[in-house]
Amino acid sequence: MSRNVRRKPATLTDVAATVGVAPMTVSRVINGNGYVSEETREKVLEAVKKMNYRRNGLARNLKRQKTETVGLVIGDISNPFSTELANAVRESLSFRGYNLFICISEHSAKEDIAAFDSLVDHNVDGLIVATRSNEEGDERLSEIADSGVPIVVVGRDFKHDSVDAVSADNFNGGFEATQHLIDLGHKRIGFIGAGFENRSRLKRLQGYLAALAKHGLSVDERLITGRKGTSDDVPGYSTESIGYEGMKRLLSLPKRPTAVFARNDFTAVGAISAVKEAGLSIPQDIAVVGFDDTPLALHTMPPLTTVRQPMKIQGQLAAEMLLRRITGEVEPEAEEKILDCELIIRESTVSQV
Amino acid sequence: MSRNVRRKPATLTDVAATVGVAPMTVSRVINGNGYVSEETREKVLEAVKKMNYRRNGLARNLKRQKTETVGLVIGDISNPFSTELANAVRESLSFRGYNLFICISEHSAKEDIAAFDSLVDHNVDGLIVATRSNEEGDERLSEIADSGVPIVVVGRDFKHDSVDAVSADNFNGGFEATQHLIDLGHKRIGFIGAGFENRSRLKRLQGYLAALAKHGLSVDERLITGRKGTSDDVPGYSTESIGYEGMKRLLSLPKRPTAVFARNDFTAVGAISAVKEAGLSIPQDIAVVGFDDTPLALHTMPPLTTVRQPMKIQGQLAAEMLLRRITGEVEPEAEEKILDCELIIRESTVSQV
DNA sequence: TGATATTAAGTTAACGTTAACATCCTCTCC
DNA sequence: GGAGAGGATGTTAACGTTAACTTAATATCA
Repeated sequence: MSRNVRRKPATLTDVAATVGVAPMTVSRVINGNGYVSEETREKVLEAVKKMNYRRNGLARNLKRQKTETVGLVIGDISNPFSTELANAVRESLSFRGYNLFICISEHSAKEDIAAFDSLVDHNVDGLIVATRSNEEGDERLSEIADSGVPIVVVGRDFKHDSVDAVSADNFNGGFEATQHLIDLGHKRIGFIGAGFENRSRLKRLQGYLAALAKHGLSVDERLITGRKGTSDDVPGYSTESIGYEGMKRLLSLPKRPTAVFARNDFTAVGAISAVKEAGLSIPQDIAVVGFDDTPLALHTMPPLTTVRQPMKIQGQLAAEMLLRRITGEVEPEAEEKILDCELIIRESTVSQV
Repeated sequence: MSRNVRRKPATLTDVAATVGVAPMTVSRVINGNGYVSEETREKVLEAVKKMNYRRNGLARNLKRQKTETVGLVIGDISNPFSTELANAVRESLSFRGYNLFICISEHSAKEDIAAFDSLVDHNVDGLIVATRSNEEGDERLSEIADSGVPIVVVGRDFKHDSVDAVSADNFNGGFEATQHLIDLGHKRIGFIGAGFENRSRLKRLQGYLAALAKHGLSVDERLITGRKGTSDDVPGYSTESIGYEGMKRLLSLPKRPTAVFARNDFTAVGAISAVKEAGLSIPQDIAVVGFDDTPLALHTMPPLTTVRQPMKIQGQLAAEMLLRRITGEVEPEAEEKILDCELIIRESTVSQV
């Protein structure tokens, strides 16, 4: 009907002027608090409808000094890890009346910072960060924490005296995965997804090394293989190619491993492809263990033995800890929660009877 | 060091007072515009650092009347469809300096509305909506569009004279998938994932029906099966169980189909499980086609023939169309773009030679 | 040498709300 | 019938910024 000119949206004051009342009266109608006569309320609501009035959240939140919104920053969104976390966080928050804004940062410091800033700029009441850590990003995060924004980090290194942390016990998960292979009699066990030089950062690799050590198995650095030449931090699905290449390299060794522990399920999937391509069978020739128990793990051939980390609980915990800080219920020292992982044994390590 | 009391954050005015200049001068330093002497700039920056000053985005955006932020509402976040879309949108936007806030709404009208409202409350400059449509949600979306917020919908019905739409050609995709099966000689072809009664809403089902019609094959309603008793709109992964149950139902028919077209890849995966469980082989006994070409499709046994829809392009287009509306470059009639799908033939329909 | 830029500030008035307080009117109830 | 309670408004002053304008000092040039 009416020409759709992009007119300026009506404000609360406009509505008030139209109805012939004070802005405050309109505000009371909109927010449903304070005394307003039925007659006035109706007139106001009518005008609101007619004028397509929508309240301006910026002004509102500016005045109220809170947004009831939490920001979540995740890296690779296509990783089931992230999506399960996001869902759990959202659910816990919505239960308490908080909204969730999610920002994606594809594993670059620049984008991390952009995401942090844009969320903080919108005055989110708190921040949950689940990206991989990097120096510049962490620096900005520290500043934000310093400025008083409540923060919880998930599955990620970060030290700050007012920032809580939640993570899975990646060390122990890696340990158990490796132990499982050792228990099956394997002596030459490879690790795919990161080079030996990353051992200080990567808990799963540390767990692997610890399990070998505990059982008196020597560490063969040639059996630990990541992507050569570059950083090992790449988005989820693309680690599949790392797994594939890594496995090829392991298979070409003079004495190849009889089992491999892959850094995550995607890597494991890539490794499986390489094994099949070489005409070898799983688990008879090579046993494979993954990590994360993504939906993929059920559908590989054979189904993948993997380590499940409790994403849902991590999300819930993160949300709860953050809300506690936001509402100021407690003002404790930074807290760190580490949650147990669970080994899920499937046919990529043990043939079905 | 200092007790970490949650003090009120410093404002621009606080900084100005500390340095002994006007607030405007501090603003100029922060935003890097206007003239400021090197000496003053340094003093201000020093104070900014010392006081942990962060600008208040609410106030800033309120004054500037824009946020350079776009909101994206998606349903099931664990669906690769959504995540690919989100990534493409984010990339296109960040290229133009816009931020992206993502809200998840798990397929409920209440959550749709909550997501729309929370984004609009934060005065996003525009909205991209990719949830399944529902009556109440659409009503609110109309109101928001009426109030002048630029909106683009993706892969979803919605009619409004200022709302653009992008989608894949689901009808044609469904048609080609079915045609492919017909070309292979199949005459009894099932559809899994929605009941016959949903045909008016579901383009993929319409394509299936059209292909049958074109080749003179009769429609057997018993071969079209969804989840019984409930709505067919469920989150991605859980359609796996629908596929499983649906296939079981089809297999128990007196005269079972020789091929099925599943509404999406998850449904197809469930169907495959049921076929295997029945001791039948794919594609010899039953051929299976999916839809979406999710990463899963490559890893099923056998790999899944499926229809790929160009998610990345849909995301890019949506972002571009929205930005055009936001910047007011054009104020056209609502535009609708429908993008071609591509049939990807794998071994779930054609045995490898 | 005056006229005109340029640089470096400061001042004012919003942006659209709402908390806090003030005002006035109408009932109750002892 | 006067005190007190409650209902229905209005007024004022922020929330923290910045656009637009003003002022004033210094530099530049014909």
